Amino acid sequence: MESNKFFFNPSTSHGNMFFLTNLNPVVQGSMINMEEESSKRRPFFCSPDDLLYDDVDYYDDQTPDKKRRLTHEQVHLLEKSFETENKLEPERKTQLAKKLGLQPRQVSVWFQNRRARWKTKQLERDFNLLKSSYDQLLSNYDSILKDNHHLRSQVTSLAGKVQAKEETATGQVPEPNQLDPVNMNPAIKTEDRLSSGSAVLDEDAPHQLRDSCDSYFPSIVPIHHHSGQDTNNNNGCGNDTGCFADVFVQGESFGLWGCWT
DNA sequence: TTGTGTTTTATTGCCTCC
DNA sequence: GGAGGCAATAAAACACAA
Repeated sequence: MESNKFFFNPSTSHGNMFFLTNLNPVVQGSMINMEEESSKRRPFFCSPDDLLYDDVDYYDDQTPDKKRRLTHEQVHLLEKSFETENKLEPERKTQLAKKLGLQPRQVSVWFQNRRARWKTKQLERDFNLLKSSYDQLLSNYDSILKDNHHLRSQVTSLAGKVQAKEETATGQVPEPNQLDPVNMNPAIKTEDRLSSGSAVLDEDAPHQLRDSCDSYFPSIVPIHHHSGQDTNNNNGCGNDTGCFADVFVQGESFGLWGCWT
């Protein structure tokens, strides 16, 4: 960029910058002046007292063709003003500029840049929020997937037992597809297959079922206590699938709550 | 002291609104 | 069409490690 950027540029679309954007009337500094000036550099972080003491000197000694930072006092006031309203109406701009001893253009530029910084930060915050929500959903999804797998293997195992029981009862060798739990004997109702009221479930593998289910879904323990005729009993879950559904709904809801709170 | 990365101030060009 | 906002960018000022 050209060295005269602090002077009025007629080509600019914001033609309200008529003269030096910085106030200092001290005129062009030589290379020597610039070197002297660099030795006067104010540390970026210093106490407010230091600033109050040396701000004037700092500003008076700077050459006008150099970009210079606002004092902490100025920034503090601008920040306070930004807090109350992040947009700048013309009247407030003029007032602030007067109060701070800056060009109105400088004030509006500061607000512009401040809004940009705020937006960047906000995007960062939003990103982190979304990321943690995503992570939580992912972990919920994984655990549901595990549960699903576990329940499927239980169904397979229990179906095998039912099949064996039928075999011994009828003395028949089952068709090959009857061994497939998915294509089990259609004569057996779904409720009967899953019902814990079955003697097979209660006597042959009660421990296995109880243990495994307790560890995964403590909330559906009643499933093991109701009999076949309680299938529609409201004291239990109403029905077995209802119990499972509740658990899944719970799991999902938890994920969503965790997501947005 | 110097090289490098970050922050701040300022410009430019485009867009929208009145 | 002018004013003001925003995104992209330049460049000075500053921090900090080597």
